[in-house]
Amino acid sequence: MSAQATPRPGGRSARVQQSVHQAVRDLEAEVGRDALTVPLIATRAGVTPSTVYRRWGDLRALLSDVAVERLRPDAPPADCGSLRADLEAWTVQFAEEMSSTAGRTYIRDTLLGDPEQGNAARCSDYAAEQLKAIGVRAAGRGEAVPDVETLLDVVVAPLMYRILFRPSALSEAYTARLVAAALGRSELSPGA
Amino acid sequence: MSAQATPRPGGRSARVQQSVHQAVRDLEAEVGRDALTVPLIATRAGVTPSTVYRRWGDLRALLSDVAVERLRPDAPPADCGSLRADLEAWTVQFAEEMSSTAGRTYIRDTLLGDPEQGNAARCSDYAAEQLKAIGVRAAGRGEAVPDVETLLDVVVAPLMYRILFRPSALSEAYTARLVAAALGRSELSPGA
DNA sequence: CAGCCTAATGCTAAGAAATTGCGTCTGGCC
DNA sequence: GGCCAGACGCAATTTCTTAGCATTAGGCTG
Repeated sequence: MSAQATPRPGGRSARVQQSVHQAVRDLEAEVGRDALTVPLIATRAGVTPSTVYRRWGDLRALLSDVAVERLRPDAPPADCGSLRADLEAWTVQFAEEMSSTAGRTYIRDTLLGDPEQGNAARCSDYAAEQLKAIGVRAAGRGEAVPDVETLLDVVVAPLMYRILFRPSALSEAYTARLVAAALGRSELSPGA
Repeated sequence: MSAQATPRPGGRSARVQQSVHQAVRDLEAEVGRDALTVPLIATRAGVTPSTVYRRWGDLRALLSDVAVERLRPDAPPADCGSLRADLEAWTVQFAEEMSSTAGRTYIRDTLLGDPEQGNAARCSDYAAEQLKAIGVRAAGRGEAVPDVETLLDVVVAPLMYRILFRPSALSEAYTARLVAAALGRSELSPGA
């Protein structure tokens, strides 16, 4: 249903998908997310509503696909010279992006309209890839590197939990504390 | 909008709310959650659809209210004789309930249709209250007790993150490992 | 390169749901 | 016992959703 592959990469299907996604992004900025409807998006994209319903099923699934695209990192994590500095920089940026109004909306849209959790898993994979890149770079410097699973448990999960369930419990110093906790027990690997 | 207090506890408003909530629960079991619509629920509850729209705004907000009620613990945490045993028992039960298909649906419904995050915060408060009760009991035994904030970060958050974003990454041994990690660093208190 | 064949899209209409305005009634409060 | 604010029922309008059918695009084979 969601995140479907494009069977014909260069064909009309791909153009329709791109056009519809772009229409969602445009209209999100123009009329606001809550005013989005399938007929509105379809008209803007130059397709008929039935096409959208057939391809995505419903509005939630379409928004989930668009949202997860927006959560994709657009650049590799910055190189600040050390594992700790890289992790702190990445965590601060991650927390800022995800806790913003737009970020929270994208996360919730991703989680919703996605019964198979495919988009949610992609969202987590993005973070894992970034952390993995930071780890590889630190290992190249000869530093001891915590497991990606550990970082997801100790840094990403608490951040996400607070963003989704306790929006008032986020502070600036908190992210640094999470990174410190992760580095302090880098030898522990809860694993899967 | 959601989780509104009942202005007239014994009056018609209270009866309508109870009736609508019950209709949601009944129909969820009968026709499935995805088949729920406001007119369907309203008819079953013996009210008109406009009443539901006025009280809850839309279907998502109504489902959010019902879902958070279902996530409320129905009993204090079991007393297994020690902090570690209590925590392990509670964590296992929590993980089982939340990772089930129904549990995940309730969580997602709670997060949705709730722009102010009030219901999501209540959901987190439920877990915090349970953990607090376990801690108070353990303190009564003279045991050293980890901070509730620490438990939320180290135990609850990783579980929730995996349930929502990485449903394949949950295992039985994992919950025990989380509890062990929490007890191993009970002196650390990341706090808020 | 020409023709076929699958699959995706456009179109239309019917059915269902969402939204709003207005009148009525309940129930708390003087 | 009467007043008043809030909540509800009713009904009409608008919008969304879904299904059937015709058409077209584009890949594929010969």
